[in-house]
Amino acid sequence: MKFEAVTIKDIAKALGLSTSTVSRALRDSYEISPETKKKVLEYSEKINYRPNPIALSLKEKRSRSIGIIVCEIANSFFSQTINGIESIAYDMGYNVIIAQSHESYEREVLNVQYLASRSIDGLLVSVSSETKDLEHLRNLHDRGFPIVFFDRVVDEMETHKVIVDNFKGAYDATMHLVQCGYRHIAALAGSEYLSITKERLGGYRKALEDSGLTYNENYVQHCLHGGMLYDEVEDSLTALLQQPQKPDAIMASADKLTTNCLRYFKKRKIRVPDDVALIGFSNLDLTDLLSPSLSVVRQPAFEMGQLSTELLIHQIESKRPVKEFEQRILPPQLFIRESTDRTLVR
Amino acid sequence: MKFEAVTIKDIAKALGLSTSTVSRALRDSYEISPETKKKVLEYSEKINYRPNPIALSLKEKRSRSIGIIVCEIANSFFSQTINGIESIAYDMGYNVIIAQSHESYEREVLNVQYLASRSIDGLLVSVSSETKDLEHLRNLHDRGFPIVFFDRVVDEMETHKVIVDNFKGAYDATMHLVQCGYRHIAALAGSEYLSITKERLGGYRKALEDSGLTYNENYVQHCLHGGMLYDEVEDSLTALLQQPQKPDAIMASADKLTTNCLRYFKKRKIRVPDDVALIGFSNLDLTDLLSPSLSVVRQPAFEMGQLSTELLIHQIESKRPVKEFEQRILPPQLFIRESTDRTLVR
DNA sequence: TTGAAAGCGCTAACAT
DNA sequence: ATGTTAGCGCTTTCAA
Repeated sequence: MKFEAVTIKDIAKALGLSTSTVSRALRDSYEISPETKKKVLEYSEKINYRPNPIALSLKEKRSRSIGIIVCEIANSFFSQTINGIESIAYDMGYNVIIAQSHESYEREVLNVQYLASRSIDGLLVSVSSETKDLEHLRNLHDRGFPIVFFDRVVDEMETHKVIVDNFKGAYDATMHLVQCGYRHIAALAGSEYLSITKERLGGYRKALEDSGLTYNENYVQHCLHGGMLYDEVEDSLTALLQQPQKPDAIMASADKLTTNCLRYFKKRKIRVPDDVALIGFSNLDLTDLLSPSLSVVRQPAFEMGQLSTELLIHQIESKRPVKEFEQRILPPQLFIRESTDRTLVR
Repeated sequence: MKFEAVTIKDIAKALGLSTSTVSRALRDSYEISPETKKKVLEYSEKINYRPNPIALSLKEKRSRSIGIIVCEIANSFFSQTINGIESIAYDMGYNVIIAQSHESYEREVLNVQYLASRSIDGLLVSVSSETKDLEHLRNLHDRGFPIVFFDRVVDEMETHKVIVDNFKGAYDATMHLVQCGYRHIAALAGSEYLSITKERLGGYRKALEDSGLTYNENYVQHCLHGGMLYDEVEDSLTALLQQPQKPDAIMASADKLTTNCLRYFKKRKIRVPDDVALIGFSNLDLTDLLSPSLSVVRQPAFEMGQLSTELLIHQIESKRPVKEFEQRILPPQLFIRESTDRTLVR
């Protein structure tokens, strides 16, 4: 069952005018007489005429929609980012089409192809954990297709990028642990391929060095799926806790890593922070209600979404090829709670 | 900067054929000779030709995209539902365009109009807390536009609907409280306008009656924004706790209501379940990590999304007007944890 | 087996 | 001030 909408032709026929006159009247062209305009406007109001955006798209060779690719929308950071993206996109008259990679490289490639073939005008991307090869994106980018990376960016491509200061976030978190007296600080990190992982581990390492603590490779564990699967977190933590010198604190570098850590500790009846302290990157707005409440590094997700979208739409609407790309770095925020600070525990 | 794609015309020119021959060759028409087909296929493969979906849409008068309107994607129930929706939609070759009402009637109306004017083929709707007037939807529906309601449905419109058995969910939750020995059970509910609110309160009331407890109007509080605003939850709980006979248990009927309840209790140092027990509807996958861990009624969100989408696309693709509408009711699931069961508390 | 032409809804250059 | 026409990319009669 198709849904037949009113067209400009219907209006023209009804009023005994040509379609171009109607078209011009609707766009308030100076060439059209006030009376005709009035007639047209009133009639199209009456029959609730809406221009067909598909016809417009075909004509203008643009769809006024942008694509988003993220690993998972059921992740606070990304759902907040998407809120930011939508707030700007809708203001600027763009639709947003969301696709999820579920941390799979293959699904990311399929989604990119799918979206690109659905004539979107630009793409906002946060790559999957598995992504090493960037051909699927570079291909588009080389042909002048607007792409903006956010959060999980890639060095190999010259485009706009919006990230948080991951180095600082991890540095501050680790420093906080040091200041609380922890000396054997391990890191639970996401996929090695991701920019955010490298940056966060960089901050972690620097904080240790600045504190006169030795960086120990065995204290760093990676989870390819960023903690999405409980099992990978379990394996990593088990490995960490089997070290000759057990860690007394953990810095987890992603949302799901952090919460799955807590789940692991709870299962094993490992007390936090008494047996081991925990701080992690997280944008959950329930971290204060967890048991224990979680110390976290929080990213300005909404703002990141807004900023990325502004950059993208700006590029889409630019008259000539954009050659100068910006990298915007936003500040993370540290929240100290019970999971690292004994004095806060009830 | 526009992104110029390859068209059928380019192929035709390059191979010295007409566009119609190319078109037919690409769709493997029986009229085209094997050699021509081969040539066309190979060349279009080589230059990476993709048909322009906008041109197709204009021709076919359908866009192969569907719209979703929910209050908030940063809500576990809805993000899980959207996952279900997308999984089916993508399989069936449809794009999904998401819009959020943020529980505002006005934004819901604007979004419906926006989406409808963007030539989507159908709409999946879960109405906002504020929605009483349905003109914006009825208008479309009357003109034969496919709409499927899920979760928050409306009686006044004859369409496909997918819901959970809210009555049973609330009944079971309340019964569980009774069995745990609570006798003064209050209900914290969402907007009075919502179907889910009425159904859940119905189950609550019936459970009380079946247990020989009296239903007390003063034990029921409504939050217009479904707990999205902490303040409304605070006001409602304060009112409940000021009753002559303080409630000893609370049944919260929505995700944010439940977690904001917990936040309130935590702030006021009210012990759960010792001072007051708490059970609520929630699809968070962290309820086991909260303090105390939360007893919840969980909805099969993913399945609801899948089912709604199947019904919608089925209606979209149906050759003749659909007159028979289905109402699918899925079972909720009860999870008992510390917030209602003292024996589970460590 | 292939090509020419019309049409989907709309706009804009080109008449009148 | 209004109408005619062509064209955006594609499919599909109709002709050859």
